[in-house]
Amino acid sequence: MESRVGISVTLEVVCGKWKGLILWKLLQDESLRFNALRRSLDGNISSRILARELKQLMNDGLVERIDHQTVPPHVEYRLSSYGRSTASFLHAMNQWGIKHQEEMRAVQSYPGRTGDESTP
Amino acid sequence: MESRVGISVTLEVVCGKWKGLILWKLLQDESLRFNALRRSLDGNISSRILARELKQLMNDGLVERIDHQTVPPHVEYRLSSYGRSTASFLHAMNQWGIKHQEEMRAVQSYPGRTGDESTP
DNA sequence: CGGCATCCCGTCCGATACTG
DNA sequence: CAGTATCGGACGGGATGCCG
Repeated sequence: MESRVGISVTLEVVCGKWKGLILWKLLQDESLRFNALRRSLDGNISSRILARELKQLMNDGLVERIDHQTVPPHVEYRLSSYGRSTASFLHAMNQWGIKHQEEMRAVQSYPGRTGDESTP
Repeated sequence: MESRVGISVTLEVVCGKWKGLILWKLLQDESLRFNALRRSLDGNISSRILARELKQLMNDGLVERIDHQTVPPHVEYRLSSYGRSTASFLHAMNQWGIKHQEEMRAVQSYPGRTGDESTP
């Protein structure tokens, strides 16, 4: 029954351009409103995309939505206690990503690896 | 300049349905031939996709290709020493993925969360 | 403020067939 | 055995506009 590899499951949850980043921000900031989260994300995520990603994360039980039922609306998003467990691999991914950037820069400085991206 | 979050970089490398799995297999098996790797992957990855993923992983310096220059062809793929460093987060992702499966099963047994997947 | 509706495009992914 | 060529569908992601 262990045919399903954990990696695949995790990738289904955090894959894509934004989900990992959203979880990362919520790990740091504890609680964020929709547009605050939106602006805190690197460049420019459209509200449509952010809403969709948040829905999926909620569906996976990682993110909780607190609607204060006020006018104008005040909605907060935060990680569930279970969502916080993603820190276990997100930290590792972050560390590795930072190192990878440096590695790639170094490699490109010494063009002795494959030098192939110019071969169509 | 630290606007670039490590998570994003890592996701660019590992994201998608197969890349994480491929790295995972190569972490376990040390060296695999094309079709052996292909068959070892969960279900059914087409050779076209596998070839593309391997190219991208090679381009990122994670996978090395050893062509034995024989007829019939004998090509092996293995992780570079740098590629092995992905173990740092792949293990964490695997652990979490396995637990997540159980968690999701438990949640679905107690339909008190959102109970909306039946709404088309 | 916090979304949803629409349109649109590029990429991902799969099946099949074919080559050296 | 180790791929490439071609086709096509599905999905992710972005731009814009509107609504409660």
